[in-house]
Amino acid sequence: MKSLKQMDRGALSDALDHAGQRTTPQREMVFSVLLDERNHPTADEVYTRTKSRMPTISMATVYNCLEALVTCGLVKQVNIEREPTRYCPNLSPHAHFHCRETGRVYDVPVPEGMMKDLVKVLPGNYSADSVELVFRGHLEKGKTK
Amino acid sequence: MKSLKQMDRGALSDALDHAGQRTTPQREMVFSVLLDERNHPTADEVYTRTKSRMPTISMATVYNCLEALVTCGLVKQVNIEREPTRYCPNLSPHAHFHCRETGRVYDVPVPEGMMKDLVKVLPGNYSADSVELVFRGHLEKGKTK
DNA sequence: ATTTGATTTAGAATAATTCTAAACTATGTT
DNA sequence: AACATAGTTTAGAATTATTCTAAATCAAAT
Repeated sequence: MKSLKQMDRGALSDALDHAGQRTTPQREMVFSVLLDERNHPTADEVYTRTKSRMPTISMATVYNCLEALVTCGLVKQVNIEREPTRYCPNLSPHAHFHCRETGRVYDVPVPEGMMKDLVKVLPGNYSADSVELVFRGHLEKGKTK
Repeated sequence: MKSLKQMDRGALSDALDHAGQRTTPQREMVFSVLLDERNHPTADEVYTRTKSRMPTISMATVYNCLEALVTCGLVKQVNIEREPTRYCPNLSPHAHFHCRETGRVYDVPVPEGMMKDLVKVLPGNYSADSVELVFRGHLEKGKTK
C-alpha cells in the first residue's frame, strides 16, 4: 500500500494536532511505512523503506517523524536488549517475543486485562503507567509466524 | 564491605570455573562492587566504584569482568529503554520498576511461579527461556524505597 | 624455566542517536 | 497579497555506550 488510508490519515492528523504538531508529507509517509509492514522496523529500516518512496527524506527527519508519532501516541518504541530501537504501531496491549535465532520481534496478544493485572504485584507506593513484558527464546520448527 | 564474603568468593570461582574462566582479582573486585551496593549500576558506575578500591583497573576490564560475570550466570543485565545497561546480582525471579522521575530502577519481588506462569500466554510454537517484566512510573510520596 | 593461553590495559573504532544551524514551509495577521 | 512567526526538514557534526585491537602482563602446565 503506497499511501495512508483515509481512516489512518484522519487518526494521524487528529493525533498530531492534539499534540500541537503539524501534519506533514514526511510524517504521513513514515506513518504509512509503519502501518504497511508491521515487523518492528528500526529507524534505519524505516529510513530505507521511506526513502524508496520519498527519496529526498533524510535520516534526521525519519528520527524526527518517529519521535513525533511516539509523542502523539500513535506509535510505540520497542526496546530489546540495547538493540536499536524498533517502532510498533500496534497500540492494543500486547507482549513481545524476541527470537534469539532470527533476531525478529513478534507481537504476542495477551488476555484482556492481563497487563493491568500485572500491576498488582507492585507495592502500594509504586504507581506504574506502563507495563512491558518481553519473552526471549526461539520458535519451534514449523510455523515461521 | 571491602571484600567478598567467603560464600560469595566460592560461588564466584565455582561459576567462573564452570564456564572455563579464571578467577582474577579484577573479577572478584567487580563482583564485590555489585554485591555491595545493589542499585543497578551502569558499567560506568561500576567502573568508578571499582576504581576507588583498585585504582589501576581500566574501563575495558570492567566491561570484560561484567561480561564474564554475566556469562557465568552470576549477574544479569538489565536494560531499560536504551539507557546504558545496568547490572544486577539478584538472581531470583523478579520484575523491575523504573522511576521516570529519578531514573532509578528497583527490583520488584513477584509471587512464586508468576514469571513461569506468564509464559503460558505464548502460542505453542514459541519457546521462551527468559521473561522480562518492567514497569515504568513514579513512586508515591512517602517511602523512598 | 618455558611455553601456552587467558587476562588486562589504553586507546582507537563503531554505531545508534541526538544536536546544530541553516534552509524551507506553512500559517496567521495586517 | 506581503510579511512575520513558528514549526519542520535537512546535512553533517557531535555524542555516548560499547566493542575492538594489539601489546603487555599474568598464571597455569608442561
